[in-house]
Amino acid sequence: MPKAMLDQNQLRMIAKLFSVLAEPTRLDILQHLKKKPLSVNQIVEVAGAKQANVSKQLGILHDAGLLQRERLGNLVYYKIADPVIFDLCSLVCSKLRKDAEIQLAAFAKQR
Amino acid sequence: MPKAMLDQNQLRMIAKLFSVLAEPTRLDILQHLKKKPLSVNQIVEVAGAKQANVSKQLGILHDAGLLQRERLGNLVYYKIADPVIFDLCSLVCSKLRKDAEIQLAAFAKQR
DNA sequence: ATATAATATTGCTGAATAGTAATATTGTCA
DNA sequence: TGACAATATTACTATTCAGCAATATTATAT
Repeated sequence: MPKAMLDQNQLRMIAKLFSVLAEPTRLDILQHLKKKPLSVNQIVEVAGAKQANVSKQLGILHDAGLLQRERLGNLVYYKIADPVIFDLCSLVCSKLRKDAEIQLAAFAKQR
Repeated sequence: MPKAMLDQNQLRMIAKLFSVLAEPTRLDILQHLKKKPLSVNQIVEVAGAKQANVSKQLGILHDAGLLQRERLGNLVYYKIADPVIFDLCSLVCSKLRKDAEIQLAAFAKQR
């Protein structure tokens, strides 16, 4: 655990990683890949986005090191490279859920 | 723990939260607020950014529910509203550190 | 009241980027 | 070889937004 402050370079890297996770389409792709690897076409079908866009976002996720690519004949399969992203999303999800509960409780009390 | 898929709305909310964390200046502000609450001017001094920009970024962090605001006389103090963001940053940091170690090991072996 | 300090807001510019249509690339099969 | 399917790339548009200078607001103090 680092107690020291992060420098500008480290902050930029962290921000970059967060920014890759800051797009609904990419998050959707990630959650579909959580179960098992999928080909581009399969992702296009489940993610409800155009092929060009899916390919582009897969490239971004791959460049960020979040996805692994494997070519099998005519198909290209993508899979999660580092499951830590699910921990990240879990944290965010529980935070949002907790916030929503607080909102709800406040609203209920007020009536 | 939710096993169900997240819908478009939930994905948008998660992406929004990540996007707030996807800027080096905001991350820098957060890490400075980790120790104790600070006034805007104090943040301007430590964060090395213009006053207008700091104020703007503080507003964004506050609107996202990550910071609490308290006015004390002439000064406005900001403090962390939900420490979960540090868990998030810790996760990202250890991932990046791990990746860097792997890179280093690969490079060392290659020589 | 008026001056001054702290903070917020406004209007702007430049850079980044999601999504798209069209096209290019890569691999398979006949 | 040529046709076809899967994937990637290109060129473009529209949107978003960080950072800035200037100005507005809010509170203190004299």
